[in-house]
Amino acid sequence: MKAKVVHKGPVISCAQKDGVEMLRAEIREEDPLQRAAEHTSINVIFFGTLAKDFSQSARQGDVVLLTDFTIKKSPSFLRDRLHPCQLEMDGDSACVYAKYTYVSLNKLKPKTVVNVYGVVTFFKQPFPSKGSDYCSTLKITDQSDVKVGCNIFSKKLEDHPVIFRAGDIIRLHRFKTDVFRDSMSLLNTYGWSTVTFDGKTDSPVVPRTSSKSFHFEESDKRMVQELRQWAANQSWISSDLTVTLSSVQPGMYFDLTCQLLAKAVMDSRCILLKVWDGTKCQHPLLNVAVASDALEGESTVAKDRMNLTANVLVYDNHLEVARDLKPGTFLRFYNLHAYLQRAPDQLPDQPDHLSFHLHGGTSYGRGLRSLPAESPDLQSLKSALDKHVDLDENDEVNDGTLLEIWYTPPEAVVLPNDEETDAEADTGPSYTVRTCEHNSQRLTLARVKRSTPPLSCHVRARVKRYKPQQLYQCLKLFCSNCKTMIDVPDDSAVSKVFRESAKDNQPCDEQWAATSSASSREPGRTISMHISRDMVGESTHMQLIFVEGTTLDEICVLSRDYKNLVPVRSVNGRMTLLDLTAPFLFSGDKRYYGCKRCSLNTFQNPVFTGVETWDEQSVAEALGVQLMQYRLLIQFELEDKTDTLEALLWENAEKFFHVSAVDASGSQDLQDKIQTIMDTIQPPDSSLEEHPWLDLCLSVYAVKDNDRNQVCYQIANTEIREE
DNA sequence: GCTTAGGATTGG
Repeated sequence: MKAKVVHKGPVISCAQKDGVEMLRAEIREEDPLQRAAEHTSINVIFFGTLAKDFSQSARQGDVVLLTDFTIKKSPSFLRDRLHPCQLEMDGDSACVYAKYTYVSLNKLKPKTVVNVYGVVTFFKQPFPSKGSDYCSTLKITDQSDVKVGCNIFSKKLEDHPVIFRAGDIIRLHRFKTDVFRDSMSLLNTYGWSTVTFDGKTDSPVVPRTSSKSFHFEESDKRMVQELRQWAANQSWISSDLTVTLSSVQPGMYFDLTCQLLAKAVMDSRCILLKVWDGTKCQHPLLNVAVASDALEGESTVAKDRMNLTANVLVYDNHLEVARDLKPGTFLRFYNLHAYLQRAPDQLPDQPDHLSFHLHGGTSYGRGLRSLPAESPDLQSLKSALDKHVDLDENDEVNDGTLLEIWYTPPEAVVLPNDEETDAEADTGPSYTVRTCEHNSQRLTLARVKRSTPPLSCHVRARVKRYKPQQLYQCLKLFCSNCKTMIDVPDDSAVSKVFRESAKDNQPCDEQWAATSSASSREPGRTISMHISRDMVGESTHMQLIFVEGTTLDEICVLSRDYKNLVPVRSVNGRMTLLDLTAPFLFSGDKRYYGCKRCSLNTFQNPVFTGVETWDEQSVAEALGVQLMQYRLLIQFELEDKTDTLEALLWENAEKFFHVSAVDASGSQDLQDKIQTIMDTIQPPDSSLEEHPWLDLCLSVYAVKDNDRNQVCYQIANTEIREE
């Protein structure tokens, strides 16, 4: 039997049936043709759990289907004149179905209770009303193309419809119609419920509701699919383009689907949400500095550096939702406002940064909500995030990795194409001058840190500190073959090698050499000098002399008078180079070292012909020694108003100081010059404000270190300004 | 079993 519920009584206890619960309802024939007939209403008695269920779920006005009832004589017929019979719903097989009929939105009559289906064209997340409840405001439409406003009031947030975006489909049960401003509107009324569905035609029809019980059957699925199909051909829904961080433009109000990385309470009216969607913003993103102990969630430093982190300031009424979000949650902002903002510490000629504000109020549906991780809307977001799995925050620079950079010379610097920007020339005084020809953008250090290598850029910064503080340690020996870098051995180590070699030394006797010997002051130690017989009579005569049995001091004295001195020792009468801890060549003020790893030591049969002028390179070649180069290496801790940054002075060091490393190795004057420059850049016992500004060209590049990319900064194309 | 809101940008 199909009929409308016209009356529903309370659940009472039946004394005649051992106190079992029962409920009386009156139902009436729905068919209009039957209405004129007699006895179109009849009583139904529900027993047991059926009574309770009916009481809870059925409402006056509902259409219900009853099956497997028993027809009994009505004991109240004489009194109510309703029907001589009544229907009794009892036992396992009796069943009652609610029969929902859905009204097209253009057929709504005022002041009626209806069920409708619609596509959501506008919605606001629930907000506190001025009364006692939260209010959801939405607008829906259907195939009739009529738009109907709808308000839903409920104290419980979880009872409100779960709408993720315009285009979602919603089913409303038991909503009361009324006229407002010449249009029909809907308001939830007793026993109301809502169910929503994703609006995409190809996604599965999965009802979203928090209702304890709701009816959902094949006919519902059909309704949803028909509405989806219709909506797909409507321009207002198909124009719904998704905005990502990579496509957002200044001034936009837009919806952002993203993942929460970290959050911090700024004040009583503002929460900062650090989010990302895996896409890189075209504009530099504003970073909002927060003390790390005030931040809940992971550090975003690596993502900041790659311009992946959006800092969203969430205000006022949205705090209630934002407060409860946990880092890692997927969420969507509605009507998020992006605009360019000047960072408080930003230099004048820098581009403005993109900031994000979820302003107070609910205009235009402004708000935010978390999205379930399995939401079909998250598929593209998740695949974008997956592309950054290597972005482990453990990559953050720490002291250990800094040390490694310090002792491991970086690989060749990759200079990218110049950024086509038109930065203004610097006006303030700088102790340095850039010599590069490119016109790269000038960036703050904070911005440099967020950039993605490789990159060439300009910065203006002061040197806060530098390493090594003992400047003589900045002079290094570098093997261009195996990239080994070592400190220049100190005199005590070198002099020890000489003493060991001179001990119990018998002059060596080589066929290729002419030798002269003399006794030293110490008994038993003979000093010998050898010249290649090949060279005798040539112009190179006396250019290259092999010295045996001297101390370090003695060979230094000798080197005042002879151009190239190679210290040697005798092993079983054969001439051999000293341990390569010692220089293999003394040349005037300079000492040259060989690489222990790469030197072949072909000294056994040296060839000394065909050389016009002997220098360290030709000597090294003749002896089978891999010559090590002198290099300068200093690490600057740069600072500007935005950040600090450790930058190496390495490839460009000699140009920077206008000093050659090898010359400095033998010249106190040049070493003093470097010291003077450093004392100007970073005056001893001075505050940072007293340090001069430096205009610097910076190379940002990645170095593979234990299979991990380490970002390095090197000062390039920059020189000291010498008056 | 009343009332709430009834779309329409903050101004940080």
